[in-house]
Amino acid sequence: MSLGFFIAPASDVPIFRQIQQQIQQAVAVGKLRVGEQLPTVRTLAEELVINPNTVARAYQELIRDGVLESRAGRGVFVSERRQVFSDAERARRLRHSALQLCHEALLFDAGLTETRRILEEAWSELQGEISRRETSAEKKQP
Amino acid sequence: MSLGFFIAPASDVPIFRQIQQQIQQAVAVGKLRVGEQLPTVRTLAEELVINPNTVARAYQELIRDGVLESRAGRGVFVSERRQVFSDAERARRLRHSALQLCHEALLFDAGLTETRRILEEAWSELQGEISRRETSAEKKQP
Amino acid sequence: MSLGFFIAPASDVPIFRQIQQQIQQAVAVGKLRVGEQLPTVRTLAEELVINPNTVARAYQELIRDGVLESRAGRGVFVSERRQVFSDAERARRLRHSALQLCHEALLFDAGLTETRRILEEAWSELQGEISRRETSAEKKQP
Amino acid sequence: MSLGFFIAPASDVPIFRQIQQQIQQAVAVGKLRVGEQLPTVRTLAEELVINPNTVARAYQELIRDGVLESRAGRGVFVSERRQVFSDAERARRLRHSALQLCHEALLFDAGLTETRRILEEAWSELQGEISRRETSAEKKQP
DNA sequence: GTGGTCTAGACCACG
DNA sequence: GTGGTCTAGACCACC
Repeated sequence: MSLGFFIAPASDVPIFRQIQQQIQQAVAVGKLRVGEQLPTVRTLAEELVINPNTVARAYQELIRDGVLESRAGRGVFVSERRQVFSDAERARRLRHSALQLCHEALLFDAGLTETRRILEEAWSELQGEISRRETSAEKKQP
Repeated sequence: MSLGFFIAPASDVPIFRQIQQQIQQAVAVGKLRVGEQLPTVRTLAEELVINPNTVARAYQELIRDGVLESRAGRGVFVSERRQVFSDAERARRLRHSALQLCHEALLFDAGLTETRRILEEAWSELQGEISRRETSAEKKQP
Repeated sequence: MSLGFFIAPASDVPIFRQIQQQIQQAVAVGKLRVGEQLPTVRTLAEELVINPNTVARAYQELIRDGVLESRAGRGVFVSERRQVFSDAERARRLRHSALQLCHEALLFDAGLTETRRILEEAWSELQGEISRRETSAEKKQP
Repeated sequence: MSLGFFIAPASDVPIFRQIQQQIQQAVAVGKLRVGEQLPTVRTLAEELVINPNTVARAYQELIRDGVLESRAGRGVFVSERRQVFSDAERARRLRHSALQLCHEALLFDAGLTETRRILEEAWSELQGEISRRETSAEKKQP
């Protein structure tokens, strides 16, 4: 099974950080277990159709943070010293993103109803994109 | 009275954009009113302990967006609200902000229902702030 | 091939705006096509013997206007044409340019009839340039 | 009779230069004769509702250029060494302004018909403004 | 006094 | 290699 990573090249968040965050999250919820090996830089780079340097950069940061560890000649693995976001941090960050959207809506004279609709459309769009990618990934390695 | 701007120099978000967002939000919720003068470039730069050019850049962008206007030799003011962007551009920008929220939600394993709830809470919070401000303004000039 | 940009350092018009206008005009008449890459900031700065920041500023403004787009780590390109501004803003800007012409006409004691004639001549000149370019493009890719 | 100067504070051209150009033009076409006295800085500033420094600056530049001369304690007068724009310069500058408008029109997908209409509207607007000012000036000193 | 422009040069982010 | 950000400091334009 694919790890289901996805990247949004047009996002404000740099690609390497998107990857970093998703790996960290996957470790936190147990989708990636302690000691488990990650895809090689080149494999993941090909899967996401991005520059290998970008993947390497994400791994590097996670190694520095103690989430991953590199075993010479064998690859990159989930380290014992993994860390997760606290619930408070999670709530804080989601609230912050929501407020950003609300401010933009205010600026553009959009009401709650319209804003909610736009959110739902963005959500569907994103879900569609993800499932499309998973399908094409399954075709490659069924 | 100070506008209570603050910056986080270590943030991923560039300083000039932090200022820009805070001003835009202050205008959106009515903390800054149409015609009101902003602190001078030099004053705000001193207050935030940053380079005047950085403040100037933030002002510059807001002037281009039609939020502020510069009056030669006198300073920078909140401009009359007018629609600068086309409907397509407006939709593009709102969609972009919504996608940011969706990405954050996906990262934290929040479903659409929870995300929608968070949006609504943020919305109420903002509306509360706005009406509180309007009420206090009516008391001043009834 | 060089794009033939040139600047007049002694002009009242700021350098970055001279560059901006020349690029915008090059795009308008088809001298620069959608998707085409612009000279790098450093290259153009060297060619014009000015500071790279000044070139960057010109690019920056055109990106904000939706004329150019920056692709991270790769360079700056002519972007797909899209309508960024509202009808009101579009009218505002056209009116502004028209007023500039009227002021100049008034200054030189030209009447409306003569001014209109001058406008029509300039228009023909530009159209000629555009169609000449289109013709030569068809020859390349018939 | 008023000299019929007018200024457009919203123009790209600085106010002091607008005044400077109009005086120079008035001298060129004989509306102001050699040896004739100009309004005092304060008078003209009041008439145009602008800062006296701005008028002084315009006079200063014209004195430097030899168009005007200052006679200590008596005022500012049209000098013998006046100069005018050549016909070629006049045509060049009008054509340049017209081209600017055409480029803007191209960018905004406006046709010749629409552009001509916008020019005519701007023209009427300007004429209206001028006659309005003359009327109010006559009221003050009939 | 105000903001606007430009330079020089450093450092960072991204691919 | 690309562009993006920030600083320091100069000079100018305007009121």
